[in-house]
Amino acid sequence: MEQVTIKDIARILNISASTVSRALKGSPEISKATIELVKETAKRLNYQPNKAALSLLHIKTRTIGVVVPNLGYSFFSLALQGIEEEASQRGYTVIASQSLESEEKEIRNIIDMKRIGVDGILISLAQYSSQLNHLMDIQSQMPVVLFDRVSDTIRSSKIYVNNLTGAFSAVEHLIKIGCRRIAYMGGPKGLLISNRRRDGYTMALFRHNRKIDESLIVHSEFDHNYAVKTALKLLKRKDRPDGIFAVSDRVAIGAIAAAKKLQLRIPQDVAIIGFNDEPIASLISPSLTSVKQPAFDMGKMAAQLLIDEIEYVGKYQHVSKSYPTKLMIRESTKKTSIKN
Amino acid sequence: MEQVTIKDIARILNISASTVSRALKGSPEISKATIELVKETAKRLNYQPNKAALSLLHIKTRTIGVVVPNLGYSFFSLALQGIEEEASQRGYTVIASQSLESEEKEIRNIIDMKRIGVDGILISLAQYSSQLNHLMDIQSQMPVVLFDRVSDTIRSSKIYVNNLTGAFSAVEHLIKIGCRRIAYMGGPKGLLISNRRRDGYTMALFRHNRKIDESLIVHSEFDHNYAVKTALKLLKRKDRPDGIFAVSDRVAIGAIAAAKKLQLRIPQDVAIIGFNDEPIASLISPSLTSVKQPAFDMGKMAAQLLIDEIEYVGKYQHVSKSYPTKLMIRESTKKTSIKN
DNA sequence: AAATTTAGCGCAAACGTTTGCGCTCAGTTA
DNA sequence: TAACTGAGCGCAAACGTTTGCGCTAAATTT
Repeated sequence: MEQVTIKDIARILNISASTVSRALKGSPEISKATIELVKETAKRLNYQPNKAALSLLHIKTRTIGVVVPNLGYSFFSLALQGIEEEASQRGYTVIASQSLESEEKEIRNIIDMKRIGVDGILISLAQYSSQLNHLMDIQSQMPVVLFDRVSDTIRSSKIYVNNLTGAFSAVEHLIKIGCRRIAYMGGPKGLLISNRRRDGYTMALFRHNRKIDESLIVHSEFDHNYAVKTALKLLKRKDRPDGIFAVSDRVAIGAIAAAKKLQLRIPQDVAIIGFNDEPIASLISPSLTSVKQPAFDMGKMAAQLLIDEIEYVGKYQHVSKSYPTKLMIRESTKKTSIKN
Repeated sequence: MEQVTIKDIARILNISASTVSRALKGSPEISKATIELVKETAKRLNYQPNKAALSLLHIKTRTIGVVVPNLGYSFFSLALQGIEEEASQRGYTVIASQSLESEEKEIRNIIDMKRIGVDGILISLAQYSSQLNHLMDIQSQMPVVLFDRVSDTIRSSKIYVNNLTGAFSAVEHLIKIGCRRIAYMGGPKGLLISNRRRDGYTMALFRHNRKIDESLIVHSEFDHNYAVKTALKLLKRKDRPDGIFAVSDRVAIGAIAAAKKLQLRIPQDVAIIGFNDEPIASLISPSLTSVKQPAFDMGKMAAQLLIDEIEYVGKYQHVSKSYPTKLMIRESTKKTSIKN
């Protein structure tokens, strides 16, 4: 029931607590015999060092905190697995929390992590995180690494996906399969990744000498019904698009539902591409072409950078690393007339 | 950079640390004026109590640990949100971790939580957790509540869904819409929830005077391709089933894919029901009828029980609570001839 | 005015661990 | 034999906080 302490071991063996402490670490100052004895007794009593006491001494807890918008999104769930792999290999414990896209909860989570005593924090920002004071604040106390949902105003190591080229290749793919009017269904205005992907969209059209039709750039929420409604509006127009690049798979799936409702054939009448390559993308019908992000690798690398920074002595040099995306081509863009 | 401590405040105000401590709690022993002054200064300096120090004094950390198989499963993700709501309302912090179905990782997670200093643990067991010594062990040190993936050999409060009646109602629904040969696609052999659902399946057939055809009870893995293969085998038989009840939505979606491949119409040729009501269920086409579990409520209640037990003085009486499921009827079982 | 109360605060110990320093005693050297 | 060395261990302080007890001075009672 009660914790076994170093003092207990000391009392039993009739030696001092300091000797026990040193013996457990195999200090050369202690005789082999004592070391043996202490270690044996410790194991027998199932001694576990008290992390609170260690923490009081400013000793690292070998724990890192992770804050993401939603652990249910497969991207974050996968990234977390990457983080855990790296952390585990280097002897660190990971604790995760989700902000559910709320800045307030994000702040609370960070404070909690700090009080629990993590050595550093890995964070992907909530959708509407604007005041980044809490981040600056925590940064003065421990290393922080941003990933995926990063921010330009924060100086730290960053891991993110190359949204621009990812979007570019998606739109280019639509062009190659013969789409002539391509729409972009973005996320909420102001969301960084959404804007970056819009830039990629614009750039692809520009590079292929298409002119930009602003009316084909629309904003949606991530909510399914909202996405369906937005897509319906788009597809009901007389000059409806024959290709849609959506900011996320959820939105793309909304577009698919809208197209079906209007009896449009996918991809013959309208081709659709999503982003994230959620597992659902390959399961729905038609299966959804999507831009895949190396979530696991990104998580692993983010954890690597964070732990490096934690363990680094002296001035650490921040690192920014962007990852390439991969276009997963599926039925929603496979026009049979095109051999691809 | 450095933590602001009570001593800092004491030094600045030229009073003792004990006075600061008491003032912060609004103790009646301290004058109003001093209390004001201290609280003001604390706020100004952004004082945060050091959790490690509190922890050393055997004071509760107001933190609870959650261990689930996979945070990416929508059930656990939702349950976590319920847990967080309850915890937040009662002033608790939640830290989550996933076992990824590995007993070893589950044990590691529990040890980590203990050392971080949680007041109690909420756990849903990994798929193949067999040796439950680690659970008994931790139970001697702090309250533990099991949820969803519970175990009979552990004595603790438990929250779970009524798998048997959930399966029963699903199969009964298939019978009502006119299915004559109903198959059960289970999960890996030995998985408790899978077996419970099989019992519900059997019971429904029995109750409606159908005889049990053992060859219609098959086992699958949760992996999509595996599920498709298993379903194909089932549906290619000359006496193929006209109804399938699957242990999970993932497996059910595999069955849908298989049916489509064989050009079978859903639900006319074969009706399909899944379990869990993942978000994907309503998004695919045909949308999938599924047994919904009240994940959020279950999480909330589990947290409630755990916190009750943490805060209870004296002997706590364990509580077991099972939740009813709800059948979400969608296209995959909507035969047009049946008005339901 | 003397005695008693009480409001308001400080002292010090305790929680579990680490670590610099000092101590003891055996063995070695001169 | 006396002085020295070093192996092996203990003492005590420190980390931040709480809390029982004690202290001082002012306010109240006789």
